[in-house]
Parts: sequence; structure tokens; C-alpha cells
Amino acid sequence: MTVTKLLTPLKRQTLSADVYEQFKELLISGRMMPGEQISLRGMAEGLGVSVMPVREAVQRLTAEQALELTPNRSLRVPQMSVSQFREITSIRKNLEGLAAATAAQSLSDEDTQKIVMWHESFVREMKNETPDGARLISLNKELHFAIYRGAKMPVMMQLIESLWLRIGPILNYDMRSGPVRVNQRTALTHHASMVESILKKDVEGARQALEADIQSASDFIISVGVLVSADAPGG
Amino acid sequence: MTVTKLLTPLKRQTLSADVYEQFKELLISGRMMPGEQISLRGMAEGLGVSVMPVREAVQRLTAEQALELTPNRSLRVPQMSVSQFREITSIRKNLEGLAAATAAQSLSDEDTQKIVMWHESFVREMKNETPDGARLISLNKELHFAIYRGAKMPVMMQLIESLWLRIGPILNYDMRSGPVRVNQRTALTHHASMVESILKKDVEGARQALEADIQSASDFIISVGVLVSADAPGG
DNA sequence: AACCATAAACTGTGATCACAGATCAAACAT
DNA sequence: ATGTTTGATCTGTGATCACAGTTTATGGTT
Repeated sequence: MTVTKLLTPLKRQTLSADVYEQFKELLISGRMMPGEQISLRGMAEGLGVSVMPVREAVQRLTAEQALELTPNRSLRVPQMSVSQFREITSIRKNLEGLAAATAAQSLSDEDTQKIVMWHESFVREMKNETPDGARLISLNKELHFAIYRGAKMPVMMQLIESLWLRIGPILNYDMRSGPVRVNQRTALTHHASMVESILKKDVEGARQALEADIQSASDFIISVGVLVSADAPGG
Repeated sequence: MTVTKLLTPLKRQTLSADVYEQFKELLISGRMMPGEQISLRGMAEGLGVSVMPVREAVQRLTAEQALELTPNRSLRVPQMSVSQFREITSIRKNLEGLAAATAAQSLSDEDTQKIVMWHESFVREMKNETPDGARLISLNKELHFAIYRGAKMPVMMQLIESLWLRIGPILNYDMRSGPVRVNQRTALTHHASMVESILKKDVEGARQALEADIQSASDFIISVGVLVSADAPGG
């Protein structure tokens, strides 16, 4: 159940920032499971650095609630309750809906190009007889963020990213559960209307299409039953 | 220009968390100025601890963009551009408006009691011939958060807090600038209609009153001209 | 008096060691 | 065979040292 194998050797500006980015990518792409335990020394050894950079990266991620540091000195990927997930879904619809609406009226040609590109990549992957679940999740993320980037709202981007960071791990289940394909196929229609509204610069249409996409994905996750019933003790 | 004098000796669960809380309070209550420089060793000495807890607290705050860590190894309270402030205002209206609307339809009697209490405290402070600016800012914050708490949305609370953390330092100017009293008096009328809508459980009224309060405070800040013109290089 | 070179004193970053609490395993006792 | 205790090993936390940059102060030169 260790993830150290997924980490690649690193070299950038500061080690802390680098470790942080790697963790973030792991979490947001659903490659870590809720409840999975982490060890500072284990991660440090896996990365070939001391514990210091890992400590600082973990500190940041716990601040964003992307990791959980229990009183028993155990560090793990947090579980999520249904009510918590519902709340996040509600906030996401609001925030990402606003971002999409803003993007619809202020995006550049370059933005639209990238949006269409990611959308087509998603469609292409879906047409395969054996679509790659991990890749679909990644493409879905890229499409969404390409849209939000069009809004030119950096603070908003950061907030949305922090929310995706928290729901990332439960997408893990989405990838490996049975009815994935059915769900992703409904995502396809939502994506189509999202992109269409964006191209038409239909502000309200974009907001509604995006909220519908988020809601349907949320409904699916809840229906799978992977969420815990009560809130985590950490609150 | 040092703030170490404002910090009190500490003893709680973990030193890092404690230092973090103190920093947070300092920032959110507008007692630190934008552009003010911080030193890890300086803060550590002022608190009577080693640099480690300060490092971790600072790491968390830079993750929330409440502090800024430039490439030249200098650590300071970030400046804010007009466009950045406008974006945050836009997001705040959305988020806090949703929180207020949700609160209006789901708050308990205990919640309403506290809301009324903070509102009355604010009114009382305003009736003084020499209102305390720092206290008004604190009371304003308590009133707003008492309302948001009524929504029972912990994730939302955290997002709103992170936004207040970022705009906290520029409230610093609000406190010491001339036309404060005029501005705070308009705040009074907004607060009144906020509380009134809440008590009537008027969902849309609560949202609109809150958005109006945020917008008028934002207009005032921008009119004072304390914001920098361009975005910070850190982006 | 004005300017530049040099050194002393700072900055955050990373590594290492020490420590207390938690967890788990083996061995003892019943 | 089962239950309990004890000790080894793991956990995150805090302190200290070493380092490489940056800034600031100092002293010498023109």
C-alpha cells in the first residue's frame, strides 16, 4: 500500500516545493487512496532527500486539508463523509460555475483552442474499446481547468485547485469501480454542452452546463457508496 | 516595524500550530502591514522557541498566500493589486453570499443570539465619541463569521477565512485613515439589513445585504488608493 | 567628500540528532 | 490456548548545526 514507487527523482528550485508538487499531483489525479497512511521518513527515503522537505510539503498539504495529521501522530489521506462531499459539491458548483461564466465572456482565442483540444482528447479516449480510467480522469481535469483559466482569475484558480485536491483521492474509486464507463459517458454529453456554450459565449449556458456536470459526477460518487457516514473526528 | 512585541508567550498542543494561530490572528485583524518584512529567527526569538515551529507556520501561511516568500530569500506580507482585490471581492460576494443565504434558512436559535449580540456590540462601539478602529474591525469580523457559522458549512468557513487572511493586512489602512468613521457608518446600515434579513429568514435578502456590505467596503478600500497598480511579481 | 571593494551579519534551506508518545511483536504468565 | 506485559521500533516534533546566497555595514581609496 506504499506510494513511494510512484514518485520520481527530483531537481528544481527548492526541494520542499518540489516534493509538494509531486504530492499534489499524486492526490489530485486520484493515485492515492483515502485512509492511506504516509510516513515522513518513508517518503523522504523514497525521494532520496532528508525529512525536512517532506515535512514542509506535508505541512502545506495538511493546511489545505489534503492530508490529515491525527493526534496519534499518524499521517494519512483523509476519508470523506457524505455531508462533507455534498458541501464541497455545493461550493464547487458555485465557484466553478462563476469561473465558467466569467470565462465565457472573457476568454482568448488561445484559450478556446486549448479547451477544444482537451475536449477532443477526452472524446478520443472514450472511443477506445478499453478506455484508460486514469487517463480519463486526467483529461477531465485538464478540460475543466482549461475553461477556468479562461476566466483570468488566479485567486479563483487556487481555490478550485484546493477543492480538487480534496476530492482527488475519492476519484480513485471512480477509476476502478464497475459502472465507470456509464458515468463517463454522461460526462461526455455534459462536456459537449459546456464547450458548446463557451464557444457561443453563452454565459448562463456555460454556468448551467458546468453545474450539471459537477452535480452528475457528485451523484455518481455518492451512489457508489465509498464515502464514510459520519464526519472525520479531525473535523 | 517589528511585530514581535505583539506576540504573547505560548503553550498549547504543538508549537507550530500555536505560532500559526498567532500569525493568523495578527494578519486577519489587520495588525501587520503589507510589505512588512518578517524574519524566521526574529520571530522565533520573540516567541522564545526555535526556528522550526516558525518555519512550519510560515510555510502554511505562504501556502495560503497570506505571506510571501520571494526568490531573494525575503519573507514579507504581500502587497495587493487593485485587480487582485477586485477578484477577491467578486469571489467573496459569491461565497459569503451563499453562506449567508444558507445560514438564513438553517441557523439555530443559539446562532441568531450570537449574531444579534455581535451586531449590538458593533453598534455600541460606534456610539462612542471615539470609536476604537481596531475593535471595530474585530467586531465586524465576529459578526460576519457568526452569520457564516450558521450555515453549518465547515469547508466554506475555511475558504472564507483564507480570503479574509489575505485582505486582513490592507484593513490596516482602513483603521488609520481619515474617513474611517464615514465608511463604518455605512457599514452600520448594511449590518442592520443583514441581521434583519437573517431574523426574517429572508434568504435572498440576506444574500443581497451581505453582497452590498462587501461591495461598499471594497469600494472604500479601492478609493483610499492603498493598493499597488500592478500584480506582485510572485503572481 | 564621494565611490568602490571587502567583510561581517543577516536571510531561508537542508540535514542530523534527540525525544516522547504510539504501535506492534514476541515472550512470559496464567 | 489465551491473555497480559514488556521491549523494540516506528511515528511526528523540536532544536541545532552547516551552508549558500543576499544585504548591510565598514574601511580604504581616489
